[in-house]
Formats: sequence, C-alpha cells, structure tokens
Amino acid sequence: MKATVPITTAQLRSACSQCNLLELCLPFGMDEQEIQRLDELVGTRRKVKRQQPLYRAGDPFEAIYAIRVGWFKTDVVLEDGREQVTGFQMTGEMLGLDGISTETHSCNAIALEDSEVCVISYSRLEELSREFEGLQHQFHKVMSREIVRDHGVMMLLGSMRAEERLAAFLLNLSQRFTARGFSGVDFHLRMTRDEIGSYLGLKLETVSRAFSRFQEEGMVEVQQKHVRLVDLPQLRKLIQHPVGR
Amino acid sequence: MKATVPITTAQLRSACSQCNLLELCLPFGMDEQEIQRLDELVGTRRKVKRQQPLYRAGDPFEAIYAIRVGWFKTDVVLEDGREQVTGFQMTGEMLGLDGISTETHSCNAIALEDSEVCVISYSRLEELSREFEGLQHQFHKVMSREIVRDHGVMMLLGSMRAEERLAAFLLNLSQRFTARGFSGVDFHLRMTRDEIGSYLGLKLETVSRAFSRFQEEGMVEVQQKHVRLVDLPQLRKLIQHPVGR
DNA sequence: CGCGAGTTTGAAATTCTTCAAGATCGGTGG
DNA sequence: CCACCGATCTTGAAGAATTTCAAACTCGCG
Repeated sequence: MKATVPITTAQLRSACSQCNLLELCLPFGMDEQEIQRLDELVGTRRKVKRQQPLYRAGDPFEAIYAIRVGWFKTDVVLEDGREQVTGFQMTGEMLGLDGISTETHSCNAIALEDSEVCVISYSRLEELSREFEGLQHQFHKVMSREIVRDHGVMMLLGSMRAEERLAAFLLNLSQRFTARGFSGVDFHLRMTRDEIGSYLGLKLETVSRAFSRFQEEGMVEVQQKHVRLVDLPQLRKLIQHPVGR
Repeated sequence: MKATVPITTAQLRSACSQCNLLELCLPFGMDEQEIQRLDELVGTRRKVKRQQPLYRAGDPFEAIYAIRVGWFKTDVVLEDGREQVTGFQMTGEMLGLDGISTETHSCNAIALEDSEVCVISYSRLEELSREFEGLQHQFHKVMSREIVRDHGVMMLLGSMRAEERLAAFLLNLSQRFTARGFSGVDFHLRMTRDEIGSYLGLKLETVSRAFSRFQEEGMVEVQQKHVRLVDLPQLRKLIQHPVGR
C-alpha cells in the first residue's frame, strides 16, 4: 500500500479542461470555452480504497462520479443476501446515475482497486446543462448508453449459455480496454470469479470451468486474474454461432 | 379490428395540459403555466396496431414516446434469431430512450395490442428542458428510473430461479396496474408465454409450468391470459424466502 | 365446425449448480 | 529467504433445475 502523499486543495480540484479523459467523459462535444466553465462543475476528487464503497444503496443522492483511475463494481443485494453485480466500471466511465430517480442510491458502488473519482454535483450539472446544449446532450447520451448497455446484459443473462456469456464478457472488456488505449488482448481482471459469476448469472465454478474450456480450445490463456485473448475471431463466433442450438 | 374513424388534426394534437396521465408522465412536477407550454412539445399522437412496430432497431432516433393507451414490448434480436424481450411498457410509460445514445434505436418496440402514443420530439424536449427546470428534472428521473428498473431485471435474470422470476414479474405487473387505477389482482396479460419467457430468461414451457404450480398451490388462478392473484403475501414471500437456498 | 395460434403436460436430455477436495497465489512473519 | 496462511481458483462427481422434444389440449375466430 502506498503512503498517502499530502496534497494541496489545488491538486484536489479537478480540471476538466486539462483531463485526458475528455472524450470519454461528460465534456465530449463541448467547445473549449465551455469546458473551462465545466471546471466549476467538478468540485473535488475523491479517493476510494479497494473494497471500500463510493456509495451504498440507501445513501442520499447528491452527485454522480466520473472514474479517473481504477475499477468499481455496482451491485444490488437482496434481503436474503443474494448479490447481483449489475456492472463493472472502469476509467472514464460514469457512476451514480441510478440515484437520480428517487434521490437515493439504489445500488452499492464498491472499488475493486484503489481508485479515484471526480465528484460531479448533480444540481450543478443540471444548472450547467440548462446553459450548455452540448453538455446537456452529452449527459443524456451517457444515460441512454447506460440503458442500452443494460439491455445488452439482459440479452446475455436471458438468452445466452454459460460459455457465450463469458465470451461476451471478455469481448466487452477487450473493447473497453482498447477504447482507452490499453491492450485489448492482454489484461488483468480486477474482479474475482465470484463477481464475474454474479454479473453473468453463473456460479463461480461455472465461470472457472468456462475459462478452462476456452484455454483447452486455445482461445484464451488464463492464469488467475491475467487473461490473454489468443483467438478473438473464435470468441466472436462463439457468440454468433452458439453450439447446439 | 375496429374501423379507423377519421379524426381531425385538432384531435390528433395532444394536450398535455388536459391529459389524465399527467402525474405518470413527463409533466410531473411542472406548474400549470409550464404545462401549457408543453403542449407545443407533443406534436402529434400516433396509433400503432397490434403486432406493428412503433420503431425498429436501426431506425433513426427523433422522438421519444409516451404511451397513452395500450401495451408494447421492446426487444433485441441476435443475428441467429434469438430474441430477448427487454421490457413491457404500459399506459403512461415512456419508450424510445434507448435511441438517444447513438441517435439510432437499438431495439424494437412492438405494440402488443392496438395502442396510441404521444410523439415527443427529442430536440424540442431538449430545448424546453433547458428552459424548464421541472421538466428537465423529471426527464432525468424518467431515464434514471429506467436504469434502476433494468438493474431489477438483471437481479431477476441473474439470481432468481424460475418461480421466483414469475412471481416477481406478476407482482411488478400488479403494482403497475394498481398505480394506474386498475385492479392489481385481476388482470389480463397482453403478452404470450413465449414473450414472458423471453423476458424472464425462461422457455415458454417453464413459464407455463410455473403458472400451473402457482395455481396448484392456490396462489393464483390462471386461465390462459387472464390472471387472478389470490394470495399476494404468499407470492411476495416466494421472492424473499426462496425455497431451498 | 374446424383451423391455427397459443398453451399445457409428460418424459428424456442437458446444462448448470452443489458439494467436496485440492491446488495456487500473493502476502506475512519468523 | 522461505514456510505458511487465507483467499481465490480449479476440478470432479452427484444432484437439481431447466430445456428439449413430443403430443395433446383449449380457445377465439373465420
């Protein structure tokens, strides 16, 4: 664990105008001047240690969050303890949109590794997006994208079998890593088999077996959390032409 | 099939200010004067016959829709023909939010019975919601509610077994019928077993069997599409205390 | 009255889960 | 530096849930 380096307030304040996540984040589509105004929107950053919550179901909703560095999972927990992971979020992605509807967060957001987020005051965001068409539009797109993503997950959970689900999951990660300039064929999973299983509606053993089968078939190389996608086309085929249906 | 009655343009134009769906729809939270301005937002209504699409995946996105009367399903279809129903929408609910993100609809919206929707120009909605805080806020809530709903469906698909899924589905319908002033214990399903199955990630036979079991246990009375929920508490218990886990 | 779409039911097949036992990894302390 | 620990992961075998296949039934409608 790194020692915490004291930082000044100035450092704590984010500058959207200088952030390299610009195109992935809210400011996309705004002009330079507008983006400068955005700096007032993002009040502070916040660090969240591995396994710690950024927010919890039931917390009052005040802000949404843009991930600067790190990984999170969001999950919903039933009374009887069953957990459903509803998503994994990485650098450049948004968290907290679930809270707008009831002004209370409806899921937990937990850091999968030491992470840092930009805190975006929701009331300020609404104000500013009444002023800037570009911001408004981009924000709506971000919300809509989340809805579309969720439909994809429903497809996965409702219509695919175990190996297809895992293949789809890996391809999705691959695409997101690529979009952020990381390798899309060689990466490190931040989540456990159990968490993947929860997300995919499978038991951890089933996830593990699917990984093993992929490895046997020479599609991926897996060593615990490290994954190498050796045969992307084959993985894609797996989804489009599922065996035996 | 009813004969199409000729209607005047005046009738075709919706008047939000006079609509009895006010509290269920976008205008919620706006004052009277603001709502009058809304009338310019909703250009026209549109009738959609049973089995006909309101929009299809790939269609350019221009408007969102508020259902005045009727029922729809939204679905995503994979290349190999597998269909995943992503939702069932009834009177007072919104359709089309999926299109904002890419300016192209990402799913199909099909009428389950002869229906009628208010067509809400999206660009006008963005304009007006820059002007009216109440409208803006309500619109954001509607989108966020959709996200929360989707998380609920993921929970259902990922963590529940067949009978729990059906129970949750029936309770959800019950609650929505009640919210609209219809009976929440005695209603007519607009969708087939196959569509329910697709939504719940089950085969139609499994849905049918679950219905039969509920009937045997005296929780519901089913006759084809007609459903009577005889023992709501028992149905609720089924979700919270699933058997054998 | 019969047709067809939609539904129900049974029995066999399949997929996934459960239970159980080891294996592996990263980190910790002697 | 190495042995050990807990957490995580893998693998096998048995069991359970769901699907598949097949056949019969029901109901509204022409």
